[in-house]
Amino acid sequence: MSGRGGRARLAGYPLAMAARELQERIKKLIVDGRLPSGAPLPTEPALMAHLGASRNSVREALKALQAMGIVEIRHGFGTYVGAMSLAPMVEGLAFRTVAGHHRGEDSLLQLLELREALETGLISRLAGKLPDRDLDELDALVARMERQAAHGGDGLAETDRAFHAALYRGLDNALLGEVLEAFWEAFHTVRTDLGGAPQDPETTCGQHRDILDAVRSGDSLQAEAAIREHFGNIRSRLSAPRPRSSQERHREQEDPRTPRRHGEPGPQGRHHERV
Amino acid sequence: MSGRGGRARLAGYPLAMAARELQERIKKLIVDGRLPSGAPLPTEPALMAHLGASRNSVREALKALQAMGIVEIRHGFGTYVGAMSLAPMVEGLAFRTVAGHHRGEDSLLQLLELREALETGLISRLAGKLPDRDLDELDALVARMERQAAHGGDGLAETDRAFHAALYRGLDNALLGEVLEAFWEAFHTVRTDLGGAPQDPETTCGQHRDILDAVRSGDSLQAEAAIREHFGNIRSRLSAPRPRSSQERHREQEDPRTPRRHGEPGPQGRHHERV
DNA sequence: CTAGCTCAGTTGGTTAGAGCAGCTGACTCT
DNA sequence: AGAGTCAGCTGCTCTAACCAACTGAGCTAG
Repeated sequence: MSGRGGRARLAGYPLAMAARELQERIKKLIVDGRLPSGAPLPTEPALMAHLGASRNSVREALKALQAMGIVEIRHGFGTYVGAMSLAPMVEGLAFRTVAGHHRGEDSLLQLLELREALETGLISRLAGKLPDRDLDELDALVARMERQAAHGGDGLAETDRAFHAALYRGLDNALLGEVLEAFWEAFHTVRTDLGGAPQDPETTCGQHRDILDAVRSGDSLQAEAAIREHFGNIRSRLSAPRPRSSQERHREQEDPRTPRRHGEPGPQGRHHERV
Repeated sequence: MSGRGGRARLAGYPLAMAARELQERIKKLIVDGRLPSGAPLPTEPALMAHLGASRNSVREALKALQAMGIVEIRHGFGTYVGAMSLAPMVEGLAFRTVAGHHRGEDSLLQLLELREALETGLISRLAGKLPDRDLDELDALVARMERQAAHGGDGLAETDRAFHAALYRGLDNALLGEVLEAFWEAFHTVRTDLGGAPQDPETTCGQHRDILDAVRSGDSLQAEAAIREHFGNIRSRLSAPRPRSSQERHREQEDPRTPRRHGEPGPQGRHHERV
């Protein structure tokens, strides 16, 4: 008589306490309490009592919230309000892009175009409006980049990211900066995972300097052109080493929106199950 | 002697089988199998056998993947590769914005600025390049919008969203379209949740028509101006009913990165726990 | 013979209790 | 006083049962 699965509850709650609802209630806890990032959440037993759900359900809800970055869990320490960074978005985007790429889509190129659209749209409103302090920082970053390029290219990617991050800091919009960095990171992650050809360090350095010069001079058209040139460079290196022809996409479809049930494997069905 | 917690495993696997690793392995299953959206995944028992983990752990991993949109779970039916839509991003972004707003940040305004930056950056490359078919569709949408505005405004938001979606369809980049829609939805969700003043239907319709006219005429500068005007309108309605001054942000910090442990409540600690 | 219903069997959802593992702070021994 | 130990929190994993949603085969009524 161990796990009997009965429902001794506080009465008054619907018995079908969907997991979805648990998530919402925990989120409500955070919003209503105006809890800032890092604030402690109730322990699992406390949440069980408060939400009237079992340990397992509470944990599944927390796991989902953790995956969304809303909650942070530390083993042996406690549960806390998450940093709400866009890291989960990066992960989701990266996976989506990798999966799409492996299925023959040009998902990585689309991601690059997304970045290009955003940055070209933003650079014009920066031209000539950056304080000297930021310009000096960008100068230093380009210098470091050139130094790293000469010495084998170690840490070049990190400097590249720092450059783009510093560039758009002047917009005074934290969300904007985070989204840009998220897209950068997703792109970078996927490209390295896929073993794509890295950029030519020298060319890249030059383009970064061009961007900086244009922004400093205040010529917004030239700045936009410089950004576009930079992305064009990356794009060319991206589309070059692609073996599969672009016509061979969209295979293995077979009415994907009405999937068959388990136990009735389709053409490609359940061939993992046993492995 | 019911739950003994022993570890009868296939031997060869590390015993510390972190939940994180389970997620990675399931993701690998999808990528390596080149499974398209909607393809069936192994059942929970099958995953238990394949991954050598308990039902509970498998389910927690699946829950996390579900939260990221990588996996779709249907009660009584099976588990499938998710649509990889950006819906989870919408949810995360919306929550982040709501939470920020309740803490006194201008997060909603930042979200609006993000949309504005993206759309202004994109509209110029659309001007004069949309096929007649798309222009006709946009015409129809504006007409419907005007009709809805006259009849109380039911369904106006949906038409608004359709307009923006149709506008950027010509870019031939599915990701871009989805991101734009995701931002639109996050913004709309938060604004309605927060009970912000809705826009004036008449003005909004006029602005949409201005945008369409500018795009049709091919005048990219005018198109950009029209978009900016549109967002300016929304922005003004947003910042109007805000009681708190913008200087009073960044309170209640108190070193949020080294949170105290449970049982030692800080200034605002664990006041949910008992409720 | 067909339309509809019922029921067995599949799938995921939830609960329960026990033991495992990481971390901290107080207590104890040197 | 300093260092090691241990009790006690915390979250993590496992097992085992039952609950609920859904499908499809088979039966029944028309």
